[in-house]
Parts: sequence; structure tokens; C-alpha cells
Amino acid sequence: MNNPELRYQALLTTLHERGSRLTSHRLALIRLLSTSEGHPNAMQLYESLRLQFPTISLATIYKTLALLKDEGEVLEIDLHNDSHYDGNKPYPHPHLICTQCHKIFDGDEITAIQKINQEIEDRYNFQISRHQLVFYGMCWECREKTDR
Amino acid sequence: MNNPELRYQALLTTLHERGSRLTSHRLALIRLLSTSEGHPNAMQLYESLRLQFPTISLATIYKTLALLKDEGEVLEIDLHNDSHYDGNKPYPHPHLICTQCHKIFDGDEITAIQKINQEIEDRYNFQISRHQLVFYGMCWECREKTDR
DNA sequence: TTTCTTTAGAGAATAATTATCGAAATGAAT
DNA sequence: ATTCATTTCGATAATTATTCTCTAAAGAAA
Repeated sequence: MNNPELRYQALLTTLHERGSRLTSHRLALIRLLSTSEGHPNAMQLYESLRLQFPTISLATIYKTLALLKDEGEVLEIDLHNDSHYDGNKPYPHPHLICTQCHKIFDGDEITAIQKINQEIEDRYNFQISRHQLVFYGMCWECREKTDR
Repeated sequence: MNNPELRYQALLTTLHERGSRLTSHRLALIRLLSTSEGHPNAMQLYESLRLQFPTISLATIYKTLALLKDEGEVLEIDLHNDSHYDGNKPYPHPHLICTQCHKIFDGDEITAIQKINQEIEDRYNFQISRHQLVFYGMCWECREKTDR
């Protein structure tokens, strides 16, 4: 139950406290990040913002995303030469990607991750700091469509 | 307990049965893939092969890797704009990447993955076909060095 | 207001990867 | 065995996501 307005305020505050300038381009970007449900990539954000701000540049998108990422307010999902971004759940969590409809789903309710983390620490004596977990397959919607 | 010679023969056979030409460049590449313990990227393979074959091109590396990947004999590990390749364990398995020494470790003995898979199928009704799981952190060697 | 310092952002540059296309190799037909 | 037709190899050129650079603007200090 993510509240877009709260999220917007959080991102705003983070940039403000950091001493970063809150330009109209940046405000529009964090507005977009906090309200969009999906997991857009830089180009999608760019295309969307360009409607309202024809002079905005892709570099601005990337730079602001990097800023927010450094502050831990945005999660980068590193796919094959195509990073997508999550401004609503910035903590590392699994993603499910449908190979049929190409939607990206959050798998942030999976509890068995604890077990994996534990096993990795125990078996390999490896201290995990973060992870990137992507599962490819078919989502329930596409399964229904295909099955019948 | 991977036998490099067996692995080499397997890759060789795959390419042969596929009707692909077995040029000296390709033979050298699959030799390298089957004998190297690590997880090289295209540039590393290129630099290594160039010592013996000064005229080999990066595109040849990429093309042959794509071929082997299609045949399921090589696993691509997609890191941030830098794919690495595993010619010894071509099935999807977790990787542990040390943020200190940047080594890539295989986490192919982790049993809790079954639980995650099960949970994803149950909770999200999502049918997994493959995954890419990367855990970042500190390996046991670097932990020892750092701790004392 | 004027000067000084820092940051934003547009365009240029970079680097990993992929597409193109001439050349070489393979197999068929004579 | 030799020529022809077809495939595919692989070097160079092109592409594309991302990052760097440098000018201009914003804010701070005087």
C-alpha cells in the first residue's frame, strides 16, 4: 500500500536535505517516479517527461536517478543493457519478469529469501550486502491466456 | 568436479552436431571456456586468445558465445554492462560476487532455491523458466583479510 | 548589486554489443 | 578433380545505453 504522495515527499526531502537543486525537471522526474506503478527505464522516463518538458535531456534523467540511487531512494534493476528503476521500493527485492508480456512484477513478499541468505552465509562464509534476483517465466495472466 | 577435457569434448560435439564450422579460432575459444575456472567476459577471452591468434576479432568471440548460449552450453551472467560467461556450468545458478576482490563464485550448491521457486509459483502463480541470481558482499578470503 | 563557487543539464564521447558484407569454406554436380 | 552454388565465418562499421565534459545558471558572500 504505497502512497504516491508520501513517496513524492520522501524523494523531495531527500534531495532537499542533500542540498541538491530542485529544478522543474527534477521535480517532474521524482513526481513520475513516485506515482508510476511500473518499473520504467531511463528512455521511458525521458519520453514521458519530454511531453511536458521538450528541452529535457536524457543525461539529466540519468544524473538524477544516480543521485537518488546513491541516497538509497531508487533501486536500479540491471537487465540486459537496459536498466529499469523502482522509486517506490528502493530496497533490494526479487523481480519476476514475464517473458510473454514483458511486465516486471515485484516479488517483495517472498519469505524464503531469508533461508537463501542464511545458507549462503553458512555454506560459503559469504557476507551478503545486497542482491539482485530476477526470475523469468510466465505470469499468471499470460498463463491463463495461453492455457485455454 | 568438472573435467575440462570432457567439457571441451561436449562443446566440440555440440558445435559439430549443429553443423557449425570448427575453425581454429573457435576451437581455441571453446578450449579456453572449458579449461578456465573463472567467469571471463568477452574482452578477457579476446585478450587471452589474441596472444596466440593476433587476427581474431571480438565479434567472433561474441558470435561463438551466442551460438553456444543458444545451444545451452554456455551461461551468460549479465552484470552491469559487462556480461561474463560460464562454460562449465551452463545451467542457471546463483553467483556470489565479492565487492572487495571482484571475484565471482558459483553458488550452485544452495538448496534453498527450491523453496524460493516453490513460493513464487504458489504465491504469484508464476511459472519460472530460468533465473539470474546475484548476491553481492564479501567473500571469506576478504573477510579474513579485513577482520584482523 | 557584484563577485565567487557550485551544480545542472545539453551535447559530445565512450564502450559493450550487434549488424553488415566481402571472403572463405563446404558440398553438389558434372 | 573441378566448377558452381550456398552457407557461414569474421573483420569492420554501426548502434545504443550510459557517462563525461563544459557552459551557463543558481545561490552564497560581501
